[in-house]
Amino acid sequence: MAVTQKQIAHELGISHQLVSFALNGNGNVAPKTRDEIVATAERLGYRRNELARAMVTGKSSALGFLSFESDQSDHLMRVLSGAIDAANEHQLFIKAMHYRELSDIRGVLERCLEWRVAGLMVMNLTDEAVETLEHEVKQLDMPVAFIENPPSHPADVWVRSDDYHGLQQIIEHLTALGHREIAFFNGNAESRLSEKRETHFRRVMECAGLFVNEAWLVRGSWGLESPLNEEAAQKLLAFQPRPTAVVCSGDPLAMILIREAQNAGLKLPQELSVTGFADFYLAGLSNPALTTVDQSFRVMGRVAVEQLLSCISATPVPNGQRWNQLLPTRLIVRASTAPPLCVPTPL
Amino acid sequence: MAVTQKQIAHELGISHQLVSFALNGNGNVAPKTRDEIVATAERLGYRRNELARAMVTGKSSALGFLSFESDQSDHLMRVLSGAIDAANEHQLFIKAMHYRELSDIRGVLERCLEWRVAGLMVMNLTDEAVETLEHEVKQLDMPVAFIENPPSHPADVWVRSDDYHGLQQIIEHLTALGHREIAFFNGNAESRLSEKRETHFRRVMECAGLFVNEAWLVRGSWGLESPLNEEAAQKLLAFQPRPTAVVCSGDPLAMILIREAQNAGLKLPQELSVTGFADFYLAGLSNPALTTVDQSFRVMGRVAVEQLLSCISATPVPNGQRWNQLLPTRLIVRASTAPPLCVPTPL
DNA sequence: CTGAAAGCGCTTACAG
DNA sequence: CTGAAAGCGCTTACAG
Repeated sequence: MAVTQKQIAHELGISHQLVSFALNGNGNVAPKTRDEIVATAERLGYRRNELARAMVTGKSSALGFLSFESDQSDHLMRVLSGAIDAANEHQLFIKAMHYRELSDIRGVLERCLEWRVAGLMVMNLTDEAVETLEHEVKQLDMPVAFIENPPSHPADVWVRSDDYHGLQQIIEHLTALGHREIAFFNGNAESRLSEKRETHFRRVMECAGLFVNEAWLVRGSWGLESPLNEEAAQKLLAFQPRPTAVVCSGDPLAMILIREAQNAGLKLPQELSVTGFADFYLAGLSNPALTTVDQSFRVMGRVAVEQLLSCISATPVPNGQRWNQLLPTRLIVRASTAPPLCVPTPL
Repeated sequence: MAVTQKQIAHELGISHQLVSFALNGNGNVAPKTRDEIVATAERLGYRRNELARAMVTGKSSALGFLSFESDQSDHLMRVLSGAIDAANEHQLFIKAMHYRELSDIRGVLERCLEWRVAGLMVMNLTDEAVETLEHEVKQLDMPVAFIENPPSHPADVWVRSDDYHGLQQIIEHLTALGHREIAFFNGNAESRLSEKRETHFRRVMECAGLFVNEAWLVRGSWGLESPLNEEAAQKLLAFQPRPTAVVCSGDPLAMILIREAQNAGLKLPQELSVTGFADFYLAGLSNPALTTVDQSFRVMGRVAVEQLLSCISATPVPNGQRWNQLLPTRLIVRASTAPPLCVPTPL
C-alpha cells in the first residue's frame, strides 16, 4: 500500500539497497544518484517505515511514561511535555500509559517489553505501586526513571525537585516578613512524600532557629475526595494561639486552607499567610493569589529522558550522580503572604 | 539478546512456525504441544516482539495524540486518559506529541506516517494550527479526530461536548435563582471557540426570554499571561447598573472575575453570581467554590479513539453520525451562584 | 560508487 | 496436527 524503497529502486532501475543508503545518508552514493533517489522518493510520497527500521536495527524507539490515573494531572502533563521534547531530539517517541490498580502494573511492564521500549519513566505512583514496580522490574532488563516518587532502593534514575531548598525559601520569605508562629499542613498521613516534606520542614525550621510546635503539624489528604482536608484546616484554624502563617505541602491544600480561613472570618493575607507547593496552573488565580514554589516540572521530564538514555548508552557516570538528580525549586511570591498583624517582639 | 520464537522452537526441537501458532492461538496445535510451548516460552522469559509483529501484519498499532503545548493542561490529561483506556482495549498504544509553532505540525505528521499510526487525535490546537493540519493532512491517508477543536471542514471525526446544553443548564440555574441581568465573559476576541460560545449564549438567552446587553459581552483571553482578563473583568464590574450574574466561558476566567470582584469589595456570591466552564481540577477549590459545567473530557478521549477505529475498519456509518459526536455536559452547582440581592420584579 | 546476499523476528498460506 | 517456504520493509556487511 505505502510506497517502499523497492518501488523507488524499481522506478529508477537500481537496487533497493542503494535507495536505503541514499535516504539514510550512509555509505558512498554518487551525488547525482542520491539526488535522483531523494527526488523520486519525494515524488512518490515515500515515508520510511520506522517499524521495519526499528526491528532490523534492534534499537528501541520508544520511552514509556507511566503515571497513576488521577485528576491531579496538572504537573503530569508538564513533565510529559518536557519528556516529549527531549525524546524528540533523540528520535524517540513517548508511549503514554497509566494504571488504576496495582494489578495493572504487571501488564504495563509486559507491554513495554513487547514494544521493546528503551526505558520507562514513572511518576505520581502510589507508594505501593512503587514497590510493586520495583519488584516486578528487578529481573527485567529495562531502565526505570523515578520522577518525584522516591524509590525505596537506589534506582537507575531518580529525578526530583529540591524540595528542601523550596521549603527553605518559603521559611526565609516568611521569617523576613516577620513570621515566627508557622504551622505545616501536610498530605496523607502514611505517604512517603508527606514524610519527606515533614522532615524537611522540621529541619528548615530548626535551621532558622524557629520552634516547631508538634500540634501544628497537621495532615490532610493528597486526594480531594475526602473531607479530611477541610477538617484538618479547621483544626489548624481553631488553635489558640493561632499560627500567623501556614506552610502547605501542596497547592490544593493551600487553596482549601484559604477558603476555610476566609469562611471562618479571617482577612487574608493579613491575619494568616498561606503558602503552597507545586505552582499548579490555577493556583495563581486564587484570592489571594497563592505564594508557592515552582518545581521545574517541565525540566524533570527532560532530565528523566536524558538520564534514561545515558543509562542505555552505558556511558560510565560517576556513582550516584545519575540516579539522584536534584532540580532547582523557585519561590513565587504572590499575594497570599504578608507580614503578620502583630509582629512578635524580636528575641 | 531477547528470547525469540526460534529459540523456543530449537529448545523443543520443533519448527518456529509452530511456536508462532501456539502462542497466538491460531491454527491447530495439539494441546499437549501447545502447553509445552507456552511453558517453555514462559520459562525462557519470552516476550513477543510487537515491532516485528506489527511490521509483518501491516496493522498499525499506535494512535497519535497531538495538542498544543500549553500550561492549561488539566483537561488534556483527562482526555488522554480516556484515550489510553480505549486504546488499551484494542491493543493499541498512544503516542503522545505536542507542537509549539505552526511549523512543527508538518514534522508531527511526518513522524505519524513513518510510524504508521492508525490515526491521529488532535486537541487544544490554535485555530491556525487546525487549518494547517487540515491542509497538510488532506493528501495523506490518515484519519484525524478533532477533539473540541471545531474543524473548518467536515472531518473524519469530531468529538466535543454539548456546550449549548451546558450553557442552557447554566442559564436555567441562574434564572431559577432569580437572575435576569446576566453578562458573558468570553475568551480571545478572534477565536473560533469564543465565537461558538457567544453564539450559544445569545441563543440560550433569547430562548429564556432574556435581554442580551451587547455591552455586557466582554472578551478577555484564553491565555493567562496578558492582563487582558483583569482589564475585562474590571470593565464588567464597573458597569452601572451591574449585572447580577456573569457567565464565564472558562474556569480560569471565572476565577479571575471572582478575584477582581472581591478586590472591588463585592460580597460573593450574594452581590455577584459567577459560573465557569470546564470543571478544572482546582476550580472547585476557589472561594466561593465555582459553579461550573463538566465537559466529559475523559469520555471525549474514549469516544475519539473508538470513532477513529471505526473509520479505519471502514464500517459503514450513517452519514454525519461519526464525525459529529456530541457528548453530554453536566452542571455542577457549587457556591459561586446564589439569588441576586434584589430580585427584579417578575414580568 | 554500485549490486547481490543475508538477516532482523515474526506471520501466513501451502503442503504433507 | 506439523513442517518448510515465502515474505513483511528495511539495514548491514561483503564483494566487485
